[in-house]
Amino acid sequence: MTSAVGLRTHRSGELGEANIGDEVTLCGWVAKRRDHGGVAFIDLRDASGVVQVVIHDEAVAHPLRSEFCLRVTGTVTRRPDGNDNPNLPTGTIEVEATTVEVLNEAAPLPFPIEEHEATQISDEVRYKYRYLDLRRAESAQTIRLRSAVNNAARTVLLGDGFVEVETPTLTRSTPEGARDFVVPARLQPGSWYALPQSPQLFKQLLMLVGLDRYFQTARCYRDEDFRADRQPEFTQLDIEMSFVVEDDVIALGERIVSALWALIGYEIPLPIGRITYAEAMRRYGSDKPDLRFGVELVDCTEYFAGTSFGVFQAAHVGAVVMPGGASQTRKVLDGWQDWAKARGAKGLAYVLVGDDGELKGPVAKNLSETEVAGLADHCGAQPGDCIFFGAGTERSVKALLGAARLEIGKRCELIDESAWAFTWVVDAPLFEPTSETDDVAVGAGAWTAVHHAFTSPKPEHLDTFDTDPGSALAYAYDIVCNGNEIGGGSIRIHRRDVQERVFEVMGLTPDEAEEKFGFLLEAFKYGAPPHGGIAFGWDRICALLSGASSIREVIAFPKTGGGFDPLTSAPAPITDAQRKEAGVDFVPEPTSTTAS
RNA sequence: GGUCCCGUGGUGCAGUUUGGAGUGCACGCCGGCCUGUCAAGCCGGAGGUCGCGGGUUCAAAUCCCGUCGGGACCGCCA
Repeated sequence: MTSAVGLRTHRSGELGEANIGDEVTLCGWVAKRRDHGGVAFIDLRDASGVVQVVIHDEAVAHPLRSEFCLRVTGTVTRRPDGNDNPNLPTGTIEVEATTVEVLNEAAPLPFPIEEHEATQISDEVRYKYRYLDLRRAESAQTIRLRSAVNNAARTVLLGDGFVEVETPTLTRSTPEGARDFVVPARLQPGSWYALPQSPQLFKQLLMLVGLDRYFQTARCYRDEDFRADRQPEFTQLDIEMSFVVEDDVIALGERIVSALWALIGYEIPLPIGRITYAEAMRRYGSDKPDLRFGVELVDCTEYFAGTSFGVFQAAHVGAVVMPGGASQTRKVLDGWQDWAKARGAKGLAYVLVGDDGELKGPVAKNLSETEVAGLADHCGAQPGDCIFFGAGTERSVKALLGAARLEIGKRCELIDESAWAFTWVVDAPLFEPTSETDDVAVGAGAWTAVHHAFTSPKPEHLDTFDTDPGSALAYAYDIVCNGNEIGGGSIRIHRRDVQERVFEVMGLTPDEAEEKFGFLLEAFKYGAPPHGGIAFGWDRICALLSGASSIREVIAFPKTGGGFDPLTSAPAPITDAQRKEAGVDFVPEPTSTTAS
């Protein structure tokens, strides 16, 4: 790899003892200046690393400041005895400067770039000056890793004959899913483009094209509230294949994921295990279980079937055991109640198992003798443990206890932070009731797709999914890593009649379906092949690989929680002229009132 | 839409519980000294409307209300 071009002959970090005696010209930034008055040392940083430059002319060295951009010519020399710096890859050599050219001065920095300790600069400041933040080796490394991640996936896919296709980012608003970002259409006032939430429909059309295998690093947009792992715009590695079954897509997914984790020196044991959605929910209370630790949920519905304790007279009662939890103070146990309330639960019932096996706590007093006698055994609790209970609908209990399980994992330090636990979650339900909450159901019999409307039912449910939507399973698969969903996909519906029946279950009339997906239904008329695919959450994967706590760290110019770009101050008002031209304020004729 | 935490010179913090003069620490910045440092060292200096608004009080960084910004979470995210 040649790195010597243009204004320089070498790059700082690539110099070594082999260069001793060479005259070199380097370009870079002043990472540190140590001026002894007579001799001064400059740590010169460029993309490749840092090398120490020695300047003996005080008049030259004195004006230099942090982050000045320099061009330095000098001779590479062995450092004097005893002056090696073992912390620096170039620590045995230095460059004796003969000329130092200041290419550009730098203003005093808004925050320290070169830090000696891990003092955390606030995200707000770092992202406002992201171009300075990314000068820091640690920050820059995540961006470089992301490039390597792209390259590794691309290598796998191109080697398999995949075709990379760019799909539109100005497209049509489609129902279902998240809120769209919309863009006014100047030439058709009152009409709007939508930014894609995913290239889903286009990639299916590409299968109709006969491309056979497609991929794209696709930017996606969803106008929902943000989180540490959610940005308004994000990236998916989007993949679709023709004439495949579930196992083919899963096999490809495993090869990609293996190639990615190989970048950080981890070999994923293949094949990655599979767990059904039902089993994941039953054992872990989650469709994206963190398998780095045990602690499984226990079903107590039968156990408390005849209980006289009102709280446990519920459709579903579950439990999860906190190892050693019996020693928690009353204050900590009260904290769990607040924790549960923050999640919309009434509280978190608990029973403490004493060292002598005796059950303690307010709940224990309400249980019958027989209930008390077998409870620890039923839940698998040992003396000294704490058993947490949830009671209510199965869905709410699983959600609460699943979250409690994760919290237990954290508090009891059961999670091996260096571990990687992958699993496929398969056989998710095809539909779920539109309103499966503890509230009164809104429209009875209304179903919505768990994945999306184009997911095929499993072959064995193809005939019955519309007569028995509740038990139909989807031909879908999610890949989960350490409790994070890092990818998901499905075998799609390729038959128009099946697609129409799915729309019907979802309550979409033929007219509505025609209006919203007419182009897709039309396309399905012309020999649509069986196909399926997967999309990986690229930001999340990069964050996992780089150990970042937020996907913001792996995005070059991220936004804050409010969707605000601290660097450009977007979004921002536009001028009246722009408003007029864009047709933003166009008021449609009141022809129909179908707003909903 | 909801819950919780945070906001103090350029940066990171302490000070807030129990009101008493903008008090302190580390880094950075400016000036000076210094020929082997690498978190260089030593001496001196500058820099603040304690996010903003209102209230309570003789007195508010501190207590109360509101608001803005940031962060975490719930709802939401096919």
